[in-house]
Amino acid sequence: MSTIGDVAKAAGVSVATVSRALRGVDRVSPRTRDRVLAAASELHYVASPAATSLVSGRTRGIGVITPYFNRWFFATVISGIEKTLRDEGHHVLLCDLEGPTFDTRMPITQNMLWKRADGAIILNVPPEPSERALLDRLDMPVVTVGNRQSGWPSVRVDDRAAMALATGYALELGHRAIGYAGTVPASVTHLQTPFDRREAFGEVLAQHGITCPPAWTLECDWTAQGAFDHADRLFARPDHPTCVVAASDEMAFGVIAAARRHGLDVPGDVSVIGIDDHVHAQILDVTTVRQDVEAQGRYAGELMLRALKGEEVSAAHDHVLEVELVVRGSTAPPRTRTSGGSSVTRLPEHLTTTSASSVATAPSVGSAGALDR
Amino acid sequence: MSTIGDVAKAAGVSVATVSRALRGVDRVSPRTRDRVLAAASELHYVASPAATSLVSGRTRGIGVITPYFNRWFFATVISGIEKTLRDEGHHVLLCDLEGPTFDTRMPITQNMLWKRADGAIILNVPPEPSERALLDRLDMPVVTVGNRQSGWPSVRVDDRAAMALATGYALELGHRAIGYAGTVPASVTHLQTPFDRREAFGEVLAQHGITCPPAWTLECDWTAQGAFDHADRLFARPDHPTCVVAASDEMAFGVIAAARRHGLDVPGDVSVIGIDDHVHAQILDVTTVRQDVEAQGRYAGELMLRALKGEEVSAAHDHVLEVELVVRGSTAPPRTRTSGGSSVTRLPEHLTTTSASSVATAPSVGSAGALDR
DNA sequence: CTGTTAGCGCCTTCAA
DNA sequence: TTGAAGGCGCTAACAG
Repeated sequence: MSTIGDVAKAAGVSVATVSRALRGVDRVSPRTRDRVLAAASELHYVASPAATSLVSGRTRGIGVITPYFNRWFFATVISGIEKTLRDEGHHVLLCDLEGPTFDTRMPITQNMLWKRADGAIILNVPPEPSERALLDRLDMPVVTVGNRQSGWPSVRVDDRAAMALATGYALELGHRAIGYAGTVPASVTHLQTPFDRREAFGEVLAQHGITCPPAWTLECDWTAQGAFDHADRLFARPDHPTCVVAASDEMAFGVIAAARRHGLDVPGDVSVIGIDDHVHAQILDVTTVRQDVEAQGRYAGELMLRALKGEEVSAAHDHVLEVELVVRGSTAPPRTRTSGGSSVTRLPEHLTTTSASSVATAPSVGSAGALDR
Repeated sequence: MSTIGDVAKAAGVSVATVSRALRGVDRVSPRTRDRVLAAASELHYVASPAATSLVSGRTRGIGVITPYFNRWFFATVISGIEKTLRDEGHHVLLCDLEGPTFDTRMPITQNMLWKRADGAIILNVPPEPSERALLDRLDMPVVTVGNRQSGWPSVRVDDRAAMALATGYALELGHRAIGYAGTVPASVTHLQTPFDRREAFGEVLAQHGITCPPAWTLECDWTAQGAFDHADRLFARPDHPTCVVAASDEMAFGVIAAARRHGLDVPGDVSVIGIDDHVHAQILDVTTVRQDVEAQGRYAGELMLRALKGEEVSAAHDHVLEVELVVRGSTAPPRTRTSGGSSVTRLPEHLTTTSASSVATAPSVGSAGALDR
């Protein structure tokens, strides 16, 4: 492949002129510029990024640091980032932090960013102190998506508000026996969203004098399969909630599948609500709290581009996208009366002591709706 | 950030010695080596990839060219690639070809590969002639995933065999009125899989003297939502198949959802079978043909690594992974008799003229099982 | 074993 | 408007 020298020779000018003509900066006479352009395209010339980067100090690459990219949310954010950056001639360097298990992650390392990226976009993972120090030392623009990190601009939804919306809707429907899917093992300290959502869930319930017992709280890996496995055990119990709030749609899918596998009707016997508006949530008819995931990626890309152009993108910048409740067929009010009257689920103890007596006395039926699969 | 010169100064040696010590090549006295290592880590030194690349000609980056990043199959392949490359210190350069619509794609451009990548892995998209010429001109190792391209080694499953397995199973169950989801608009010429699968489907049917009428052939964008929309129209017809073979699990999800939305029981009234073993196929209880998607990515990554090491990875190399039928709850034999006898679907004309009379006389019921949602 | 030096391909002064 | 030359950070001969 040809170098700038080849083009210079072919066009009969110096390399400096080629450089100037090709980048369109400085003044170059139209005639020589055309000659250069012709020679360059003739030779399929493209400037070596390595050489350009060596002298300019910029790489036109943006490191995108993600805990997983094999999952819908992250792949969608990254897709939004990539399209935005591509339009400006930048590209994405994938930095997948995924470790051997859900509980572990790889550290952000210097050699995946140093002189290789002009900036970094961090998805949903609060950096550890050493990583924080590294990023500061690297002195490149950083944008976070999904979490607010002090010192950096961010793009996100309000996880607590989203969960409050979901939980609020469950209460509004009249549910008082509410389970939760989406806590994570204590070892997972690198993800903020699971904590925020769980906390908001607990708070909203508490405001109504309700608590969700541990047996109804499903700890899982935030996959549909993981949620299914845990929900499977939940629905095998003699008592189960009339509604399960899942911290993500994918987990909601798993919970719904488990309920049906146990002969429960959704939403007749159990309502399920998720968060995200996953690409499959509509056809699976899952009530959810919608967030525009790709837009978060696009917006993060734009912020990065602006920072790269030298524009001041303040750390105070905190773009919080709206979320919206989308009611679909996976939720309904709890049954106020059992159809047969025989198989009334025993009310869990914690519910009998709350103030929400008006509805808490209407537990679900454990075995109706067995036809629905 | 520090350069090799800073380290040399700090260790009291020349830059050449630093370079040698750090890379562990050539002979360096243990004592000076330790001094260099200490100085380097003290200064957080990491060699500039640009400078290294400029002189060595290698970037340690591999371009991964994909028609979509945002879909399960591709994200999973890429995940496998990335993990494999990362272990050897290489990284992935994302080249997402996705254009504004399903029908269009961006071309593979020279400036996303030239001097930026040491090799390219192409996912499921046969390059156009000009792209082919570019890749040849770039003279870098290329591995294809999902399709066989002459001149390059490949990793894939046999799409035709996979579809034959799915279709064969439908026939084995006794279905003769079989629909298909997964043809693509004529403008989509850059994806091979849709064609291979459709062709194999038609051939297997033909071997049994059956054809699938156009009205039962759903052309869509290979998303669950797209399949849902088309299947929605299919199930609104007075006649509909007793089984739908979908060219991907995601489309199968959409078909199943549409069937249920029309009050049809799956598999009672309609069987649905997919291909892929998508991460949600198990909980959604979808019969499918399993392929190990991440393994294809891993294997492609290994091939690339071997080629990069100078090993001869012949273009004749064609690694075809096994596929496997996974029978789940979305399929069953067709009903041989209507329960009520009232709402018999009119037999589509093409079926009355085939030789498959023994089963073709047992069409599905259009309105039973309305309880299943 | 270690230091010196010449590029890798490009951009950027500084002169002309 | 154009050319010559220095240098970005590093590696690879070649000396010593």
